[in-house]
Amino acid sequence: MTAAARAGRDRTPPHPDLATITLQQVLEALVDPVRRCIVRHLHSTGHDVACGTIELPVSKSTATHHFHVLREAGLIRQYYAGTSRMNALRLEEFDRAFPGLLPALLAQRDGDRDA
Amino acid sequence: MTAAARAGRDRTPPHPDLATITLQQVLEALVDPVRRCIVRHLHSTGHDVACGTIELPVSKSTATHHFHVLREAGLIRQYYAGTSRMNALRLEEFDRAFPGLLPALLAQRDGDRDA
DNA sequence: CCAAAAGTTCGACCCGTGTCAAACTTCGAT
DNA sequence: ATCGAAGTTTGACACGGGTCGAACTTTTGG
Repeated sequence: MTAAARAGRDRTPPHPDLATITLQQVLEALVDPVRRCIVRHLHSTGHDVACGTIELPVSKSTATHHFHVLREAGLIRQYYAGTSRMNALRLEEFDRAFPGLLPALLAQRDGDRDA
Repeated sequence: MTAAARAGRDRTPPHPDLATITLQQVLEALVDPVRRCIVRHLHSTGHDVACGTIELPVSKSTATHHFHVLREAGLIRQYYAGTSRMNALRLEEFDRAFPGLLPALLAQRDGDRDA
């Protein structure tokens, strides 16, 4: 039993109910190229993945920020495995709330050069 | 005689080829609630519509800006009819370039309260 | 027990973009 | 020939959001 478990400490961050997510929130989350990169990576490698294993062109603190935004927008689920924070795409759940949106985006080729 | 008259009086603004539009550009265009409001309005009323006939919570100059962004993102076509600038959704064209994206967005209910 | 690994939190900064008012342009009607 | 309607253009401004470094926390490994 870990110290955290003994202390009742829950390191699992809160996850919003997808019914409470607005389209505005989703678009604000997905408009950032770095965050789309994360979503794409999670989608291509079918399995969950730790934050650090995705190479991003930003610092660690910025990456944390992006994961936070994605989680708040209902796009990913996060949980701890040791010191690593794992990330999973909430694919079916999300598609039930916003049908067709994620497929349409993922199908699109997405050169990360900005506008 | 004005320069425009000498040039043949073409007040029609330039429209980008949809093949040159990036996903980034599209998302940046659609992340703004006012611009989504315009797109929705154009979609619900099947026919073309003048800028002024869409009631928006912004000034005229800001509205001009929004229409400009939508046009540059390949979402609308604009042409003059007298003093009125008409707007048409480039629906089929756009859906060929970004299949399913616009349908997925339009199908979504979109309370314009922000995140 | 100590140190390294993996993220998070906390300011701070800065650039983009949405906003408006004012002046201007173009067209249609009178 | 003039006036009003409809947009555009041009600055200017403000706020948000992406960015970073530094300090901190928690867990694992030696």
